[in-house]
Amino acid sequence: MNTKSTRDHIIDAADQLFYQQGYNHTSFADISGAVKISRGNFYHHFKTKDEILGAVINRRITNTRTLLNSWEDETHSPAQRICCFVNILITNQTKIMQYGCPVGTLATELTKLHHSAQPEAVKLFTLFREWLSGQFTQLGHADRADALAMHLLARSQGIASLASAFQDAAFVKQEVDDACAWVLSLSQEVDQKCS
Amino acid sequence: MNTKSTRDHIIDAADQLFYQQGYNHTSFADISGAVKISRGNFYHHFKTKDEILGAVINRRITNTRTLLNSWEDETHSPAQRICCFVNILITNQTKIMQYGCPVGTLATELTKLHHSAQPEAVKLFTLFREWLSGQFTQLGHADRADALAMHLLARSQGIASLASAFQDAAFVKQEVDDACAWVLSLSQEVDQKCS
DNA sequence: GTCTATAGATTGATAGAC
DNA sequence: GTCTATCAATCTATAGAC
Repeated sequence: MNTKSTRDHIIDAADQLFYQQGYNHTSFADISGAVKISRGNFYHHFKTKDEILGAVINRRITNTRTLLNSWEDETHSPAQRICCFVNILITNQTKIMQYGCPVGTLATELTKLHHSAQPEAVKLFTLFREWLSGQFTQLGHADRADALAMHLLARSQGIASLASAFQDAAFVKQEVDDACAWVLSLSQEVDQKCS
Repeated sequence: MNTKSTRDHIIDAADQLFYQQGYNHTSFADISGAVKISRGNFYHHFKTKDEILGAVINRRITNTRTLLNSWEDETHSPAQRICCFVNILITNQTKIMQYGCPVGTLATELTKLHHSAQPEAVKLFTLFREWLSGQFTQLGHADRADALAMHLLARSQGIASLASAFQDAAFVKQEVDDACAWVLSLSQEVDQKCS
């Protein structure tokens, strides 16, 4: 299946560059340079920069759905699944220390630019939010599942933010362990009530 | 004292615009337009955009030092002082929901741009980090004061990030209360050991 | 110190040949 | 589908008159 279309290559390159350099700072020349096509050809596939952004966000939404489903398939307990989420910070540590969280940094940038695609970018957050909320419900905290989801989402955002500012891998490890322990404590809380 | 120099006015305007629009997206025309001076006059005061950025960061560092000192003067217990820090999220809620945290968003942007002033921007984080670390030491947690400082810094960053993404004031209130309760629990932990 | 005028590069975007 | 050539706007930055 090495038949990726030029359009797909453009989205690939734009996805990476938007993450690494930011949306605003990435020019058509940057993207067409990375794909090794002319700027003219570029406009055959995407009329405006916003159009590429939309395609990139849609791709990220699809990829996120796939990721969440894979966690659903590979693990058995909700606590394990939530820890899968927290562990993205370890899995993607190198990139996160260089460029921050791809979801958070894009949303922040689009908010500042008053960009019309901001709500679309926030959908990526919502995907994680609703999924986490579902896991916390399964964990036995249906009454405050959404608040717990937002709390964990905020913690992971904070860890990513400081990780990229201070370039501190030990801090990430510490905070991830801390967050997983917190998830476990929420799980045991329910066990105690049942016993 | 209404004798603010043009230079000061430029730094004022740049400070606000860098926060609201981001550094990269703010042009000389934006700044000179806000100060109502010509672009030519502008260059009399600052030769390059990086020079303005340096001045803005220096001003923010000075302002942060003043803020931290005021907390030191106005409150009596370290737990109270730490809660002063957490409460910035309430005090500046409107702006944070619009533009995020001024410290975090600038550091993130400069990191992505590989900008030479990134370490200077991170100094703003370090100021809070060291101050918080000192407060946690006074609270009786000298052994892990820096880790606690980083933890709280990360939490506030995460809250600011999600606040601007979701525009959710109730979430900010909830998380701030949560964080203050956490600080209080750390304070009582020590009281119990002493009694 | 403030202004106008302008250079030189880069930007997003278009037209049209192959 | 891919290319070259080009436009109009905007950007950082400079020169020089007042």
